[in-house]
Amino acid sequence: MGRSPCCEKAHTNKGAWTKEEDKRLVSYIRAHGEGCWRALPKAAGLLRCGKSCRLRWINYLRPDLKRGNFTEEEDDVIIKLHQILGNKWSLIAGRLPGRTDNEIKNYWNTHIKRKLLARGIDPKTHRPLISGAAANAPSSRRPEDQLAAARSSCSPETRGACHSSDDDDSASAPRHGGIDLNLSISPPRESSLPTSSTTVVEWKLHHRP
DNA sequence: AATATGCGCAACCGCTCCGTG
DNA sequence: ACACGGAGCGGTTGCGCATAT
Repeated sequence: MGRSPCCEKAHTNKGAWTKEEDKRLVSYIRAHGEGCWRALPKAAGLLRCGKSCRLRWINYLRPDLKRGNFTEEEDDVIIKLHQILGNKWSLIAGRLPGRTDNEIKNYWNTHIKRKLLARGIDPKTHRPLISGAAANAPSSRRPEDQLAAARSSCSPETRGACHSSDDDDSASAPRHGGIDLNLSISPPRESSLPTSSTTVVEWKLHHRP
């Protein structure tokens, strides 16, 4: 029993999208706009499940996507937002125009996690790793490695992000270049969201468009 | 030059949320 | 008030490419 499948798996393609499929999806959405994803594949003549179409559009085909490497500034923003929001990738993405939740999630898992660990910061809690842990964990790497890692992520312009999250920098200047980091966020539901004891951030989440 | 290993990204899966009847 | 269906989200997987041996 259980839930009915979101689509007829027997008649749907899986795996990488072909150029032809991309073309069909894009031209359909251009003509009709985003709408009922469940019905879209059939209407667009695609042998895909609606979910798959939605994902492909949002993460890859949307015209307003930025693509390309993340800047130090964006790194910084992601780290700060993650400190406040946790793994709410879609909310974080909402603050970074042209970036998608999937992209940010991947970037976090592949780059930023490591970056924080190299700085001796626990990527989950954003607190300094306790000395013991810091001693064995990734940061037990040779000091010169740590230094290199830290340097690579701490350009003079972005030094703001290069100290422990316990420092109360977010309260003083919550702005990073063009990206407004002034998180006046009103919690979606009650106050279940973590308010860092050290970060004075009043937050208001603008719901996504 | 061939093979092994690691990394990054795109895509899938399953759960939760939310709107509607 | 409840049940149902669709959309959205976060976690995870798998493939292809790059680098190391």
